[in-house]
Amino acid sequence: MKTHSVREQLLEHTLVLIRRRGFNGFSYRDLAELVGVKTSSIHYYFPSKDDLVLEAVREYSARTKERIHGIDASLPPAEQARQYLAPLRAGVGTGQACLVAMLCADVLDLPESIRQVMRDYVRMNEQWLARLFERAQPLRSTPYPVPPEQLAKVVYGALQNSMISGRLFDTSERLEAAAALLTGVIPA
Amino acid sequence: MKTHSVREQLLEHTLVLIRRRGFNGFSYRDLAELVGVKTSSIHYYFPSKDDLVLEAVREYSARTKERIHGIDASLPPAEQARQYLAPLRAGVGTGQACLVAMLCADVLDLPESIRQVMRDYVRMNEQWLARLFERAQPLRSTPYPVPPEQLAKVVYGALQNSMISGRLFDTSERLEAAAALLTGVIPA
DNA sequence: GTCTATAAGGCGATAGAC
DNA sequence: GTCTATCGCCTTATAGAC
Repeated sequence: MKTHSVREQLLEHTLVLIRRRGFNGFSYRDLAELVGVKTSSIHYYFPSKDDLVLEAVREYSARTKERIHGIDASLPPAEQARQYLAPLRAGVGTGQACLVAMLCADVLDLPESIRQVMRDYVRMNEQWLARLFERAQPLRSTPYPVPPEQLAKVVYGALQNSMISGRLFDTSERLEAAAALLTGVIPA
Repeated sequence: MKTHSVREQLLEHTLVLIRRRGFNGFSYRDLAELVGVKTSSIHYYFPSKDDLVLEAVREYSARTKERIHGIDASLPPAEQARQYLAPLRAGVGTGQACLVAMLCADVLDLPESIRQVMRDYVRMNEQWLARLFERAQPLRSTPYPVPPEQLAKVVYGALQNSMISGRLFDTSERLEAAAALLTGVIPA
C-alpha cells in the first residue's frame, strides 16, 4: 500500500480542483474534505491560497516539462505529435482542462509570482510545437500558411480552448479538430 | 443626456464584470456599487445570480448575432474576416475576453439553461466561419489542410483562447497569430 | 503536525417598511 | 422600486491547546 505525505495529497487534489473549477471555484474546505484533514492543517503547509496555487502551478509545469522533453526528437514529427496529444486525449470526459488555461480566466485575481510561472508554461509548449513545425517544414511540398512560431501559437491556443469548451459540449470534436490540423500540416 | 433604466445599467455592467472576472469572480456587491444601488435592488430585477447571468448571455449572444449577420456576405472573404475580427482587436488591453469563453471556465457551476445559450453562441460563430471558408475554398489553388468545419473550430478556439491569455501576456501576438491564419488561408 | 475555536468579512438571498 | 435590516452560510486566515 503506497503512502503519500499529507503535503503530496494536498498538492495532488489541488491540481484536480483547479483543473475542474478554477481558482475562484474551489475552497480550503473542499480540499480539506478530499484529503481528510481540517482546513487549518492546510495553512500549516501552505500559509495562503496563493502559496498553494503557486506550488500547484510549479508542480504541473515541472511534470509537463519532463513529459514533452521526454519525447524523442528523432522520431517522425507525426509520431511526436501523437505523443504530445496523448494525455490531452486521456483527459476527455474527466471534466479537467489544462491547469494554466483555467487559471488564465482568473488571472486578474492572481499575483505576479503565479503569472510568471504561467507565462513560462505557455511559452514552453508553444516553443516545443514551433520546433516540431520547423523540423517538419523541409518535408513539406508547400510552405505553411503562416510561419511555424505563429502556427504553434494558433494550434496551442486551439488545444487549450478545446479542453475548456469540451466540458460544455459532450464531445471531443474541438480537440480532434485541433489535433487534425496539427497532424494535417505535418507530413506522414 | 442619455438615460438608461436601472435594469439596462445592471445588464451592461454585468457584461463587463463577467468578461473580466468570470462567474465566480464578481458579486452582487461589485455590481451594486458600479450602478449605485443596493444589492437588494438587483434581486428585484434578477431574483437569482443565475437569472442575471442567463440574461447577460442572451444579450451578449443577441448582439453578436446581429453583428455577424450584418456582415455583407457578398464582400470579398478577406474583408468579411477583417470585419469579424474588428471588435476582437478593439477589446485588446481592456482586460475583457469573450463572455462565453469566460463562463466556459466556470461551466461546472452553471445550470443547463445557461449552458444551452452558450452552446448556441459557440455554434453560431463556428458556423459563420465555416461558411466563410466554404465560400473561399473555390478561390484557392490547393485544398485546406482540414475541412472547412474543422478549420472553423480551430480558428474560433484559437481566437477565444487568445482573448483569455491576452491578459496574461501584455501583447496581442496570439490574437494576431490566429487572425493571420484566418486571413492566410483566404485568397486576397 | 493536527486539532478546536474563532475571528473578520464576503456571499446570495429574503422580509418588510416606505 | 428602492431601501434597511438581517439571515444562514461560506470564505481565508490565525491563536493556541495537545
